[in-house]
Amino acid sequence: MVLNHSSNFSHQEPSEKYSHERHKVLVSVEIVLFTIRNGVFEVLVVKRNSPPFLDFWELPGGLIRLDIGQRGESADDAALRELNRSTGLTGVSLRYLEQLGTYGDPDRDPREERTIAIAYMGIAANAPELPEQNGASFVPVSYVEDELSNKLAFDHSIILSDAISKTRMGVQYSRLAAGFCTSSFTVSQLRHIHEIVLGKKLDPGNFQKKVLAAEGYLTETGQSERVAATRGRPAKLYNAVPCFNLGN
Amino acid sequence: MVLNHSSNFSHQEPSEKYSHERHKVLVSVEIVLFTIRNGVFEVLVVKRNSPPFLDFWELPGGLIRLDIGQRGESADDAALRELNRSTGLTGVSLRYLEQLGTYGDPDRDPREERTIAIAYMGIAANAPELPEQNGASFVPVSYVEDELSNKLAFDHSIILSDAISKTRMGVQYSRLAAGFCTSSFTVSQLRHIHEIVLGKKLDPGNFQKKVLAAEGYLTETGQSERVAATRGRPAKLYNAVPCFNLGN
DNA sequence: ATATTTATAGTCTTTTATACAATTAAATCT
DNA sequence: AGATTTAATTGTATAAAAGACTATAAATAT
Repeated sequence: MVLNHSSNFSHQEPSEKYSHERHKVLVSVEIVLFTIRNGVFEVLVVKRNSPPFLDFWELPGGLIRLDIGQRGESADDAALRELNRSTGLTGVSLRYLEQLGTYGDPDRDPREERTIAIAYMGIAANAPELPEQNGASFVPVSYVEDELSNKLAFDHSIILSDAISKTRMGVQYSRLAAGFCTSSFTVSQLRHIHEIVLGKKLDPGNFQKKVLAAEGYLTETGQSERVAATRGRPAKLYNAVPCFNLGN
Repeated sequence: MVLNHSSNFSHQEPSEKYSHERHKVLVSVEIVLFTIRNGVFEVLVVKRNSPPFLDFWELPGGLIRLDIGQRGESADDAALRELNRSTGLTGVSLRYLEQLGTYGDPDRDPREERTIAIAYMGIAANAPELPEQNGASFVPVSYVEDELSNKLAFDHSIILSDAISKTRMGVQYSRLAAGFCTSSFTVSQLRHIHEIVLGKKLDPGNFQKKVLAAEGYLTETGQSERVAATRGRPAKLYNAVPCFNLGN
C-alpha cells in the first residue's frame, strides 16, 4: 500500500510503527442538539456550503483535534467545542450531553478519507435565535423528519432518528425533560415538555402525582409563578436536582 | 508536519490533506463477551504478555484495519473479526453483539499513539473451554470484579462494569437472556439465566406467567425436554424469536 | 359578583406485579 | 405396582402502579 511514512516517527521500531500508522483514521464528533422554542421541539442543523452534499443539511460537528492539550482533546471536549463553534456565544445553555453511539460504516462519508463519527445527543434550554452567519439554525424536528430527511448529508438522517428515539425514551422513562427547562419551572411547564416531545396530551392530575411522587426529582422553591399571561391559579415553582451528565 | 503523501491521493488539494492527516488517530474495538457455563456468569478476558500492563488482563480486541475491503472494515466487522481471533474456531456461538459506547479519553492508553476504543457487548451460548495458546479464557464475572479489577489493563475495568450494567438491564427489562440459551430451552432454564445474571432467586410461577405473556417472545416447539438428570415433570421446550442485533 | 381558567388534590377503576397455594406429570424408591 | 419425590404449570389472593375522572383552590376577565 501507499502510506509508508514511518520514518518520521522515531520512538518505535519502524515495522510496528508502519503497521500502526496505516490504520489511523479521522474521527469526528456530531451533535444532535435539541431544544424547545415557542412550544416546538427543535433540533440544530447546519447548511452545508461545499461538496459533498452541497446545500444539504448536516449536524453540527467536526474532527477531534490532536493539537489541543498534550495528547489531543477528548471526544467529549470536542463535542463541546464544536457545539460552541456552531452556536457562537449566543447564550445557548447546554443542560445535557450524552454519547449516542459511534457510526463506523466505511462508506458513510463518500470522500476519499474515511471518517468515523462519534455521535452525541444534547439538550439546550433557552435557545435564542442564532445569527445567520454560521449557517446553523434550530429547525422543528417534525419538519426535518418530514421535509428534510432526504436532504441530510452523510448518515446524519440515521443519527438524528436514533437521537430522537433516545430522547423520547429519556423523557418517558427517565428525567430528561428537566433538561429543557430553565432554572425553576412549574409542573405544567414540565408536562408541556413531555407533551411536546412525545407528541400527545397527558392528564394534568396524573402527571402531577407521578412527577411529585418521584423520589429526589423536584424540589419546591417555595415561590410561585409570577402571574402575568396566565389566567388560572398560580403554580408552584420547582427546581430539578441536576442529575445530568454534562459530558462524561 | 511529516505526513504529506497527498500525491498518492490526488483528489484533494495538499493543504487540506495536510490539515486532516495530522488529526488521524488509531481506533480499536474491545469486546466484552459474556457467557454462562456450568451455571456461572463468565466473561472473556485475555492475559497480556507485553508492556504496557504486562501480565495484566484485558478485553479481547484490536485495531480497526484499513487494509480490508475497499475502504477498510466497519467497526462491527472488526469486532467480529477480533472475537474470532481470540476464541479461535472453537465453536463459540455468538448470539448477540451490540455497541456499548466509545471511550475517547486521551490518556486511556499510556503508549505514544493515542487510541480511541469502540466497546462492544456480546453474548455467547455454548462456550466451550478455550485452548490455552491464545491466552484467552472465560472467567467468572464475580472473580473479575472482586479479584481482578485492579489487574485490568487500560480503562477496561470501566468498560467491563458498563457492560455488566447494560447486560443486567437488558436481562431485567428486555429479552437479552435468550441470548445465553441454545436453540431450544425450557422456561426454567431461562429463569436460571435471569437468576444467575441478576444474582437473585425468582418465583417460578410468576416468571413463567410473565415470560409467556410477553407478546412474540417465546414460541412452543411442541416438544418436551428429553428427561435424564432431572426428576420432576418434564418441561416444554421453547424457541425465542431471534430479535437480536448481530452486529448493526 | 360571576364566569372562566389553570393548578392541585382526591376518588375510583383498571392493569400490572408480587406472594403464595394447588395441581399436574413425570422419575425414583420400595 | 404403588407410594413418594421433584419440578413444571396453573390458579388465587393481595399489593402496587397507572389511568380516567371528579372536586376544590386561586387567580383573571367581564
